[in-house]
Amino acid sequence: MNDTKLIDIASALGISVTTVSKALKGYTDISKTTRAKVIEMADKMNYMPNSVAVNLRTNETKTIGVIIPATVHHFFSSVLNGILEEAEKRGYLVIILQSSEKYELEKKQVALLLQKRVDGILMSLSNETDDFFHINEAIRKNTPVVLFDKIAKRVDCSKVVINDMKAAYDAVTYLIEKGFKKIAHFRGSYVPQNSIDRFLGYKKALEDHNIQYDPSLVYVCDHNTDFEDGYENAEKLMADHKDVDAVFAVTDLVAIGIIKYFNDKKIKTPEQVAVFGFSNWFMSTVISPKLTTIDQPGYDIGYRAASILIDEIAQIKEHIPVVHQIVELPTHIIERESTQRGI
Amino acid sequence: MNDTKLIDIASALGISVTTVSKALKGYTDISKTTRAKVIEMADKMNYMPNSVAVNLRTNETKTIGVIIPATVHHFFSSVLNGILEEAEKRGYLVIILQSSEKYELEKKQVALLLQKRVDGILMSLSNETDDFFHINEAIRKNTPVVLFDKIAKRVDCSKVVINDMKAAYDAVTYLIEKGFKKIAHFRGSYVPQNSIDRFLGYKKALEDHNIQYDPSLVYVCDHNTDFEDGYENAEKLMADHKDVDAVFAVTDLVAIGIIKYFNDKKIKTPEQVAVFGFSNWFMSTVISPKLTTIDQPGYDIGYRAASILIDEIAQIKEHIPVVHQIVELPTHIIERESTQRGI
DNA sequence: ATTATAGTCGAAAACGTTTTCGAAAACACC
DNA sequence: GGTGTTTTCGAAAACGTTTTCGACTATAAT
Repeated sequence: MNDTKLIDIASALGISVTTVSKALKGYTDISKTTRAKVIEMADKMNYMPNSVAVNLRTNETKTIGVIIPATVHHFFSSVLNGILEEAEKRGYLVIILQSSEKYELEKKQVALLLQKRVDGILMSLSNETDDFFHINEAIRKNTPVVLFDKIAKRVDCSKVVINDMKAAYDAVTYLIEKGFKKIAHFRGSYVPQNSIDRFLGYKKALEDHNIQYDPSLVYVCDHNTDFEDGYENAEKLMADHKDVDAVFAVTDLVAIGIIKYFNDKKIKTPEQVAVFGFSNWFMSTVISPKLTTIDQPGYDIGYRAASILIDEIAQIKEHIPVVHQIVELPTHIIERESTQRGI
Repeated sequence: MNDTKLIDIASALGISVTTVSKALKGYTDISKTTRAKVIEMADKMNYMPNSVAVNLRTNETKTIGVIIPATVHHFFSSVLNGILEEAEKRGYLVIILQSSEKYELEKKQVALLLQKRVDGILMSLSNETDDFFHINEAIRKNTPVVLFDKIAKRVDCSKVVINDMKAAYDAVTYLIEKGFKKIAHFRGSYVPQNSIDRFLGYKKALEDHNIQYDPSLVYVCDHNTDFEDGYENAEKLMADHKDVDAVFAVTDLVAIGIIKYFNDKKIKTPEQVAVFGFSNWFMSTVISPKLTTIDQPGYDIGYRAASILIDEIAQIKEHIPVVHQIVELPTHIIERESTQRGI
């Protein structure tokens, strides 16, 4: 209530607010003695600048906005963690919004953040998003945007991603080199680019190693809330192709569903069928056998994206022309039990 | 850049900013015709109010701050989810900060949020926090605070919690009634009240059912990053007490460590030793056998806390005296395989 | 015609800062 | 004592709104 402001310090000291402000901000045209007095009084009165007033005057809020499709998701939690740490380090606050995979909500939220005058926006696109007017609008207003994970290639801004296609390619190549011949793929839905890219990586790896691509070995797992999807499709797979010897899953979650089915039906993993996941979620070490998977560096993605965004904010402020970066973070294979060939 | 503001609309229409502002806010002393013209022009010029200016003038930011010890944690993700949804519904933005279990950071972050003039603060205390000056300072400044999960009883504000002691009591009682006789407890560290309360619930359940409490059956798991802790202590437990027939773990994570050890050593769960977890994390259905546990309603905690906070913000604004609530959310037992007695 | 009333509008102050610019005082130099 | 320089300070404008209060016009009532 009784918040002390500049004028309180000023009148307590019998000087002007201008002088108080300058003293606190270290202007050199204030004598050492008055500066000392001001600082002491500010301290005594427990002065804290009103950020809202500062923001209005300086036209910056030291705040960035983050829009993600979901928070309860191990990947996005780690991204968030990376963002929060980098923002803290650089003196920025972060406002979080979740679009829940809805385009309309995402659009509204971008507008909200612009009204709030955030200094920049970090976002991972919803699955529904297929026009980018709202993003371009932010950029046009000089509010830099950095896209991560689920990005749009056509938007002219910085991006932080992994190479889903290459990661999938590496995974399938690993399986092939391990000697697996008939490799199925449990893909994600047709919408997000990630699942398309992982599928393409799968296909290309087969072709590059002279294995005929067989569409009937590809199953779609498109409701990604639990592992039932993987479980049910594993059942179909074993009915269709008794001789399959490996599965590359679009996600650890579906991989776990597969393993659960195999465990229930006493189908030996990896002896009869190997399983390869994607993302390295925490639970991939909980399941038995432990899951071989691709490490998806959520924390790094978050902190790199935040770092680039804050850099761009600074550049815009200094009127330095900003050049957008496309950062592709490396992934690597985490080899565990689910793909280890006996002996 | 070329953000349109009230004065742009005003001069385009040859009227005053006052009239424009009033027209947009639905004041009744503006004629229908000019209101229509203003709205049309505002729309045409894509007007969006500058929140910072509005905030300064109205002295409210429609923003709440959240301080949690960690984000990458299934429980806090769900809490966050609840907070975000309720805040969205009520028209509030959310600033997230993580204290990383550090008292000094937590203190700094409260100060930051107060500077930012958030309308209220939601927080779960760090393990280090044992003085509450920073929280009381916020309350004194008329910024309501709602504590959740890790709370301080001595602070005079609303709180949203589960009854850890009762939940633990129920869990152990369930085990006793199932016929288990020698029940060990893997407790958390001595610091957070939650782990103390769960321990007390364990102890009281034993005593109320005439089972002698044996301190040597209690093991401390205090580095909660992975399940190694549970694994290692399970080894000790089986060396010390070959005839133990059940374990109540402070957390699903340590419960999973225990089960992993039992699986490795071919100790049958639940036939030889039953395992009971706490929190109902996602992975508790991934492990085999599936884990019996206590449902900790993270989403509900988050949305209730946010709801109460926003109510209090409104009450303070209307000068209605606010009466603090202590909400205790019910928990219940999720019975799965790890405690099912044979047949 | 006068007064009362309702309907419209705008000037100006306010929110709490930051920053420009000029002024006053103090000092130096000849 | 005049001129130039440095040091120290403060008045005032600005950021973009909201809201109070008074003013003006047009209509209604007497």
